[in-house]
Amino acid sequence: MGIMADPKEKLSRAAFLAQAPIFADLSENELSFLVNRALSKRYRSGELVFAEGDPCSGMYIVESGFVKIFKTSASGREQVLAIDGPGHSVAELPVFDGGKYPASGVAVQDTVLLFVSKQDFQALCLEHPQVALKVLRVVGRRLRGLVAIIEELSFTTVRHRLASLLLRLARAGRHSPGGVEFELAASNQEIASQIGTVRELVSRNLSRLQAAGIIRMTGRTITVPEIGALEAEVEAQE
Amino acid sequence: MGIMADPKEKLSRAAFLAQAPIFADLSENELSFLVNRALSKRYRSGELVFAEGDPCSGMYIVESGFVKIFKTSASGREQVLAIDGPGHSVAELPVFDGGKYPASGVAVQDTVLLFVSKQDFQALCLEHPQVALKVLRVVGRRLRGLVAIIEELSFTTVRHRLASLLLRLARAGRHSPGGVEFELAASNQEIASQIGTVRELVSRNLSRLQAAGIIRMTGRTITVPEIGALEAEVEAQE
DNA sequence: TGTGACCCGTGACTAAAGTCATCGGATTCC
DNA sequence: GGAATCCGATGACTTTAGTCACGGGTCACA
Repeated sequence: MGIMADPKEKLSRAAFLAQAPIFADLSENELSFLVNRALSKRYRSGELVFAEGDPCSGMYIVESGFVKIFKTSASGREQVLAIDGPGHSVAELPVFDGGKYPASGVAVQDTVLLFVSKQDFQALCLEHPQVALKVLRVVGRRLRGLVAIIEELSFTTVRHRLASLLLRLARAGRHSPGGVEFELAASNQEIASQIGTVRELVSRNLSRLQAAGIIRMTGRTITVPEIGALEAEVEAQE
Repeated sequence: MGIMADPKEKLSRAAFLAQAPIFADLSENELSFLVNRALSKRYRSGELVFAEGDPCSGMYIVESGFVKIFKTSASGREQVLAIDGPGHSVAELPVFDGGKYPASGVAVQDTVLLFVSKQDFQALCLEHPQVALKVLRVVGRRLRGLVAIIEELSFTTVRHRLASLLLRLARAGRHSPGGVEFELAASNQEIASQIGTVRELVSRNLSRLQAAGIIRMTGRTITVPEIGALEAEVEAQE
């Protein structure tokens, strides 16, 4: 997806925006208002999009790729807050309360983002109140996500959180003779920062789950012979 | 604050709403639109306002008293997400995304809440886009609060979280010959659910902080001889 | 004045989380 | 073909968190 000719690019972008949850069912000219102002920006895998504490200049919409939102501790530990893919908006909130970014954002793959400035976005919301309601809906989901993280951190063990992550991955996995199967795309380090722990504990708990017969690992391929067993593991006192 | 005569009550309520962050600088008739539709409801201390999982019928604004928003685990542990006082809105978000309440709300003292139904509030936002932006600003603060909780849970120890809570209380405390002084209004149980642990650990860590000379306890009165020491304790690797 | 209902504090213990160090396999880059 | 690098696994250990059981204080109410 290189740099395309202008008119063609605009057309495809309008079509893209039209299906982003935050801009769904905007009219033609509302969309073109946006397209004319949005800046497309490419990021390489691992590149920082914004850093915690930066003043917030606008919001982003993921066109392709993924953005990981995370906090870093003084000792270097990371805690992932969200990973947003195509169609999702990123950093909608700091746009409105005028504060700094509360966390950092980094591209997880090669990623293309549309940037909408604070001013343009606020203007859009004022002119089209429907957009503001959409934003609120999207933000609602984000808030639920954060509450879910708090719940897991406060109430459950590393093992439980890992099982829960595996279950989510398994549900998106492929069926095979031995059961449901999927690749662990992320490193243990990465997984650790998603579930709020350190890489060693991810490794150990993967082994424990394997020893318990709940999963099987061959390299980075995980097989879940019986989803029911994994579900039970997750369900067990949470 | 009993049940007042209608006109007088409406007047004072309009004045009250006018200074709530979420409704600041609405016009006269926008306010009266609200006042005519808002329902005032009283809750005794400890009374449930809404429960996690309930379908969301509207939002609340705290007129007096406090509402605690919290999650409960299967094993009975609680995790406090927020405590909202006069002027604050409660449950703004589920109004927009149509989902259930993600957590429960309970009155912490005798409390008066104004209830605004989902329909009325959405209508207000559509007619007065400024209100929607205000809501977004308020929601932004809420999000920052949740992120801060995640950060503390993921990166810090019980001792640190307790020290951090004490520091916040101390800053609102009174000066006295022996240093800054304040009452621990909440029980250890209550404190535990605010910082994500159990009552025994609160008790033990209070003792530890006292042993370290950072605080002094006489009954439920805490004296901080030197705020600097408490700040240092909080600052120490977070 | 007894008797619950709470709440605090603590000792003794178990379990979970985290740290440190080490080994080995895989990949990449001269 | 090394050398460097990255990543995973794991043993040994320390620290922190959490559980259980109990004793003792306060308060309110019969």
